[in-house]
Amino acid sequence: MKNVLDEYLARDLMQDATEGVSEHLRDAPRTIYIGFDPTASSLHLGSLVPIMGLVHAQRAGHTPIALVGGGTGLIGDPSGKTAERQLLTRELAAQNAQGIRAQLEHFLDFEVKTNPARMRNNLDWLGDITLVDFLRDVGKHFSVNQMMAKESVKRRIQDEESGISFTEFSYALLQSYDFLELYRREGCTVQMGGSDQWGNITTGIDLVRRMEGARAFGVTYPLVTNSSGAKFGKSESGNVWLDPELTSPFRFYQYWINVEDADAVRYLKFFTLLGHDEIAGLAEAVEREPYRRAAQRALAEDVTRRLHGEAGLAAAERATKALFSGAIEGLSADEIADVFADMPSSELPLDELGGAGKPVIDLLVESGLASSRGDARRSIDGGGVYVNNVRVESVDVAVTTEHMIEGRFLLLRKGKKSYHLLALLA
RNA sequence: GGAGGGAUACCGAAGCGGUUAAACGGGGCAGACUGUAAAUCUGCUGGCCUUUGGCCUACGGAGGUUCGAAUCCUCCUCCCUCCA
Repeated sequence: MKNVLDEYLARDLMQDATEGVSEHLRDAPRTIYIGFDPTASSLHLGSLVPIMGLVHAQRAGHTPIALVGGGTGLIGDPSGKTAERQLLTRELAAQNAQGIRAQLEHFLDFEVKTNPARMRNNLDWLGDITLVDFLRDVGKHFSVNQMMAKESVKRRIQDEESGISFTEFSYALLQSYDFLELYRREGCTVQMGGSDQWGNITTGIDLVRRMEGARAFGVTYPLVTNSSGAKFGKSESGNVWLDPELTSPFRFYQYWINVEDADAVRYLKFFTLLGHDEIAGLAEAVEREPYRRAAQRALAEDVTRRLHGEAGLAAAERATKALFSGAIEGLSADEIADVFADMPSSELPLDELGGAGKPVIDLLVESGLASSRGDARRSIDGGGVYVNNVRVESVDVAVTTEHMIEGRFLLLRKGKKSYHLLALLA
């Protein structure tokens, strides 16, 4: 069978791996798990690397398990955190787990006969175990001395200010126990995760060995950053989420289209299933004719399609085309309504446009495109404000019903990318 | 416990009695260039207004001196360094 590790290596998706993983994964179909934290109702782009890790594993014939930390989410992982985490309620964690499952279904095949993806919630075992049993059976195998030596714990212990609670300190035990349970219940022998999970993963491997005398393995992915060192997955408007309610397909698509040249090829390897030749071709295209943005387009198209489907992709592309390459003048009000379904918008009572109309300044402030009237003035003075894609020349300009597209819409724009659609309320 | 140093706008950092809504750098926003990229250049970057001007709020907090204070004095809070 195809060795999934080779795929990871070719895509720069591997940071670290324990001894013998390569043989282990090459010799037979295995069961592999990755944990997802249900701290939010949706996963965001940061989770895309692990997700793709599972996707490649499944394609190589292994069985992927997505473990939602309904139980551990109640505790909070101290790895990479500088302060104590907010605890989730049971209900919230369960609800979030539900949302996450729906998103994973876009990437993993839960239906195939041979190696369907599985979804597990560690609340199923963590929820029932008693404290005494846990301390006796599991806790016994952990050395506090070793736990305190872990980087993530050490940092928090040295920080007099924040410190670390016993709850978070115990996190590694729970995650290790997850691995043990998955080994017992599902025959899972490999845990993967972000590079910050390395410590937790190796601890789990130890536990499986001690309690079951079995050999388990771990693989970690690199932390994705962009070329300017900033964290990946953040746009001007905050986190990019996988949930279309939180980040519309249009915004999602735009995030990828706007990726810097320097990152585009790396991201193609990380986040698409495009073949190596194809990616090499796109890399060359970036070199030769960067203005075509071929890599960015391929990236945006592939990722958006996988997550939001053909319809989502089509909508995103339509809106993109209308906004960036074309003139909205040619569009009918219906088309505009459709294209801008994703855009920030608000309603405007008809009578506000009576008489001399309504000053553009007011519209900018009310729509949130400007933070204050002074800000709105400055933007107009600087030539950065447009009504229906026509630059506003003076701060005195007022909008009347004359400006409305088919009497229904008004398109406000600030700069290149900030739009706001005003729908007229009769 | 003792001796000093500091706290300024989103961040860093000047200013040390008046022309200071506060130099400079970063960040942010916009414009030009371009490819919805990067780099570069330019403008803007407390609020409101009837905008070559006016008013209000603002240099850790509270008082005071002064015609006038971020700038001087007193007390308080918090940070840092050194000595015990």
